[in-house]
Amino acid sequence: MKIYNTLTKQKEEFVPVEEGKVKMYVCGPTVYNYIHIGNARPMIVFDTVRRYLEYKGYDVNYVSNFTDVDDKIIKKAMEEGVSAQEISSRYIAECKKDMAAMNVKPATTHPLATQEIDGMLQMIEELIEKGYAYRVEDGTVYFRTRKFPEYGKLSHKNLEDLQAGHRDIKVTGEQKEEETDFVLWKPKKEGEPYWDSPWSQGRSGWHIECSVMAKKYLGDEIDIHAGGEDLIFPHHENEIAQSEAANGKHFAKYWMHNGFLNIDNKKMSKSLGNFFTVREISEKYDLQVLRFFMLSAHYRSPLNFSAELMEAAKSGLERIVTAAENLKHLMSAAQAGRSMTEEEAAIFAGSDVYVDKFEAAMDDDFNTADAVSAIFELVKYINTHGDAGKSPELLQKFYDRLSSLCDILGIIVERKQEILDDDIEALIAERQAARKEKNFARADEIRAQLLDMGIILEDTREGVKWKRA
RNA sequence: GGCGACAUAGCCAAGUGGUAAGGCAUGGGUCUGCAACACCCUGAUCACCAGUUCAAAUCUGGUUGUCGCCUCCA
Repeated sequence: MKIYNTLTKQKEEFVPVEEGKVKMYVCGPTVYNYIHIGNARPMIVFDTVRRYLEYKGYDVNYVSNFTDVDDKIIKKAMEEGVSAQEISSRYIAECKKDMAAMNVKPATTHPLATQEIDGMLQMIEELIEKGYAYRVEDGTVYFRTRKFPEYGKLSHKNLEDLQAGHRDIKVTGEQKEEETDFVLWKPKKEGEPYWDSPWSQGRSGWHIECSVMAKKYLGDEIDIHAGGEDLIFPHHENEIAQSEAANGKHFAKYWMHNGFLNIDNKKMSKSLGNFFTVREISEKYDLQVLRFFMLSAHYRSPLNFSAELMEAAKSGLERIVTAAENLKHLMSAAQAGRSMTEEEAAIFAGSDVYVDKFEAAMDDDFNTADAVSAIFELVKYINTHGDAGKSPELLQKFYDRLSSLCDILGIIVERKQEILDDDIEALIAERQAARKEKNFARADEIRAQLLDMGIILEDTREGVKWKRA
């Protein structure tokens, strides 16, 4: 299995630090509002990475934080006249709902920044002792980037370039030694939440929290560290500097970054009015569609979001779900108990090639687009070979195969079974009776009526199927 | 200004040396009372130019275009 490593800019064979185990850290959202669909991409992508690693037999320890104290949270709290904690806990709960609807598994641990202040104080102290950090007069503590020679190794920049870039945007009043030095601890402003520390009453910088949480829950050396590509610099670069300076070990073996999600070919932003929350999308689509859409491209490529593309994704997903549903339908009508014939065993073996293709695609840096195409090929194979004359055993095996591949991608193939209202069942029965009498006008009338109620009927040789629109 | 990415059919998207996967949409057909589902058929020489090679979408150089990071935004 190969993973593209941002650190080395190439695909590398995946070898975990500890055999059979994977320690994985994914930077989570700052919770000041409902998550947007841009937040959703890393959640979906790295959840899929996790699922595939688990499929391969690894024991995955997956840690993803919530940043629950930050300027934006504080601002929102002041606007509403409530505490920052109330804001963050509210949106953490909402975020978890969205994650569940996207079929993103809960992390092994979801640490909160505000619960890890002690660890941060400790790491900052250690960095100061080792000369990697310094306090200035106002109580701010900065990381001394010049002291860490490898600074820039992840983003492939050097200090000179960075300083050149910084020159135009110099902020007055800062007392840093270098433009590139970044905040580890900052003093509170009036009305802000704060914690006591040896340097000032205040709160931690953003970068230090991830270093501390990764260390606490996964250890000094982890396998995979992941997040959006915008986090490469400065966030992840700074994490490396902090962790490696403090721990004296390589922080993460593999750095994975997902590409950005754009809206109608433009960067998503509130000012452009092209900003979507996951919650808004869920009003129009099952979030399975959003998940399927995101997996249709390679995770490192930029991905464009639009209504047309969501419609196309919906149709494509429908094709897969329909195939699974047809199998279920055939099984219920098939002669029970009969096992596979030799011929059927050969037919089933003919679908092995799609599993191989799927795994080869996923082994190659989680190429979900290719993996999805393998699923579509399997669907076509099943649609061609899984017909009414086949044994329940073969149909079941087809179903299990399709279902398990989809499950790796987090796609649920089983349509939610809802109980039909008595009225609806009665209408379907009446329509069947009308059809028997060749009263097609009445039959079509009932079908139209059901459609108005959101029920789509399909007549098959094995009886009537229905689904919700 | 510094660093970097990308450019494949109407749309989305794999493929990184040996004559272009898959999906959506379109058109034609089979099946079905009709519809839906499904199946069959239907489409690109890979931005442009030059070069390396027996052979390039795939390597090198250039041109054009789009985008990202350098601003605690995933």
